[in-house]
Amino acid sequence: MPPNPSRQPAGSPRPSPGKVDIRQVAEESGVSTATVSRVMNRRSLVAESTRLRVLQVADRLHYVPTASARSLRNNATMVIGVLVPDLANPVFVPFLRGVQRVAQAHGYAVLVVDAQRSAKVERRAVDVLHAQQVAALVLAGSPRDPVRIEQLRRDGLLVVDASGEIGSAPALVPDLEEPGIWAMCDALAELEHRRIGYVSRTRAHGEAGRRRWAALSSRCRQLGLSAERVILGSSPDITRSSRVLTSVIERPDPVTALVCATHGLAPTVLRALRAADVDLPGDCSFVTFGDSEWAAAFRPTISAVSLDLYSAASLMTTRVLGVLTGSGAGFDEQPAPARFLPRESSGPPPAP
Amino acid sequence: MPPNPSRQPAGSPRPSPGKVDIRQVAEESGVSTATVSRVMNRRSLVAESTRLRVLQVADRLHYVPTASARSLRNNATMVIGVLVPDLANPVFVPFLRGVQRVAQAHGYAVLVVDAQRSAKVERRAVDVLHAQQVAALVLAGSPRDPVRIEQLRRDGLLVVDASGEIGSAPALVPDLEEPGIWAMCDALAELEHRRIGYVSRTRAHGEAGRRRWAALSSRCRQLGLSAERVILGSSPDITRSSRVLTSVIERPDPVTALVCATHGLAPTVLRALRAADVDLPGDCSFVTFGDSEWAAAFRPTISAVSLDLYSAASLMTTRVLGVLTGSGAGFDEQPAPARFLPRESSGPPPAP
DNA sequence: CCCTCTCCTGTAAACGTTTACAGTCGTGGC
DNA sequence: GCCACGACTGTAAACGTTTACAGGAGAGGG
Repeated sequence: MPPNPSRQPAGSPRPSPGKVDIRQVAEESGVSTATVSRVMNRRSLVAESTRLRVLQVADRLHYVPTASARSLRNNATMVIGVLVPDLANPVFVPFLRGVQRVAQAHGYAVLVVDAQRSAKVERRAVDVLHAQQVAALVLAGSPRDPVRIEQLRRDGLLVVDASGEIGSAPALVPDLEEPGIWAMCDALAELEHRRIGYVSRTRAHGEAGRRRWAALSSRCRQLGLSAERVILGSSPDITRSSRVLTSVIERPDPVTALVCATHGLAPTVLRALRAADVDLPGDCSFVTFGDSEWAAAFRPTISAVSLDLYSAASLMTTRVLGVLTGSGAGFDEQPAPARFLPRESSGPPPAP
Repeated sequence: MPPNPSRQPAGSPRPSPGKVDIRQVAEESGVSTATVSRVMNRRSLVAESTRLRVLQVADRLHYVPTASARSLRNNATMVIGVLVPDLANPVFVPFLRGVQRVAQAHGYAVLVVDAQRSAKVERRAVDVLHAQQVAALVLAGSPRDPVRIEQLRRDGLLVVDASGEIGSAPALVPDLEEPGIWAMCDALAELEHRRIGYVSRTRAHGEAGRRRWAALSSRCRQLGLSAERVILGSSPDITRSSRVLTSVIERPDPVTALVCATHGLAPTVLRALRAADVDLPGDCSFVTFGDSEWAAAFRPTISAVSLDLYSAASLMTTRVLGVLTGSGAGFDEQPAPARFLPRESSGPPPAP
């Protein structure tokens, strides 16, 4: 069975025995299909008595209008697509949840596709979205292949970007994150750290990651701190990571605070530090992007720059739906910016 | 804007300027729409020269067949639905990912709906799934309202349950979980624990949860251990949880090992234990369902019953697609059963 | 009694595909 | 030279909705 993306729906034409269509409802309630349609869409006038009768019949037969027929006729679906760069990353859970909740509340369904960190997979995923004619596309992170998406945007697809806005308005997520980053840098400066290390697996990063590092390093510069990148490499080998980390911590002019670029990376770094017998925060402070119950339960408790992606996603989706339905945005409360949560893992640097 | 689920698609009829349809492709390449369709579906014979010409034109125009028209004609969509009981629970991430990967590889799109732990929301979500005419429905957990879903199943919808199989074949996830549970009980018995506590927020639980407790308690009985439930309550208050936990740990005939019913609950329990100054595993052993990087990074490292939901979901989806496409299952490797990962947090009980 | 106006309803044509059926056009066997 | 046959392609009818348009029925005013 070749995994061919543009195959047609049914292999075998499944019977779908129970499917009831608008005609049956019409017949059963002694009206025309037009009237039934009118009832279902509350759009134009229908006599109250007919309305009730039709509704009753529809309900009895479990009639649900077929989305594909509707979409075909109206050329617009009630589906919004979400493109997630990597579903394995739990960061996207609150995000997805946010999109879900507001979409669902407005009667929209959510089509989730996973790019699996691969440009190729992403392209195919985007094709699926295109074929499904999603009403709008929400990007949960920076796309690997922006060209393809730009194309759709030009073709009239409504796209909202996690780092940019709809169209070319100012960035959302990175802007939200900046206050948290500043607060963290300020706190570290206050504690008299001089060199801080920004730990990530690889040097590459999406647009959001790039801006994160930019915000961090520029704030550090302002404060007279030096910031450097610490690249762990993609090997899962803990001792290798340990070596990388100790090398920056134990050199003559050492890094005294480590900032972990993503929440998912934090446990790995913590294990590596433990393996190297680094005491937190005695030997080195530690901060991570993203918060979680585990970070709060850890010993020592882990300081974090926490961003509420749930409400960011809700906002993005609300905006998209606002455009879609023509109704002005609807919910314009700005989601809270990121905050710095100082906990036990960040403290004064070790005495030299 | 009333959040009405059965509203029709477009508020304002968006232009969708770039949309190219099969007729344009047909015209541009000097054939009929039928031929274009044949080319796109690789179904019946087309002269190689025409095929190439059409493909080239289609590609140049970025033609992608409209899913709704296809679905309407074939009455079958290329979409499979996933009903998640609660997206806030990260347990569903690997699950979703598994469904995604398999579905995507077969050209299917995935529609995710979240029941938000509410029967009402679930019903509306299921209606959406119904309207969207999903080709199959994958349940990521036990539904709150099985009746509604049974109805769809009877109406011909292909449904696969996380705890049951397609139709009424034997259970999948609980069966996978049992070996891990047994191993854990055995290990605790080996260490000479006599009473173990099964910690959850509430007494209620889905079918999978019920079977989890059943497996645990029956195994304990066989081994001569006593197992009891420890209900934390839904209050997020840590000190309250501490009190509940200490009361079972410090009484005359104490529980000496705590098993945490879900992975998401673990950090809370760990905090509560720490707040009560309970030493792990000195004063009490601790095991949780579900594994994560954080559990492995924790100090002490946390023992876990680990189930690979990713492959369970992959399998479920493969089976569903097997039925859908008529082709025999395709991938029949049984996913690995759950394993017990003993780590530092489980050790011998304290001397009486 | 006729006309107009309002309110409600029906008729029928789209929407973009797929596919059964009916060609058309060579080609090769007789 | 005819026929049959195969390979390829076109015609047109569906799929389940929505909606512009037109019509009918009653009410009220003249």
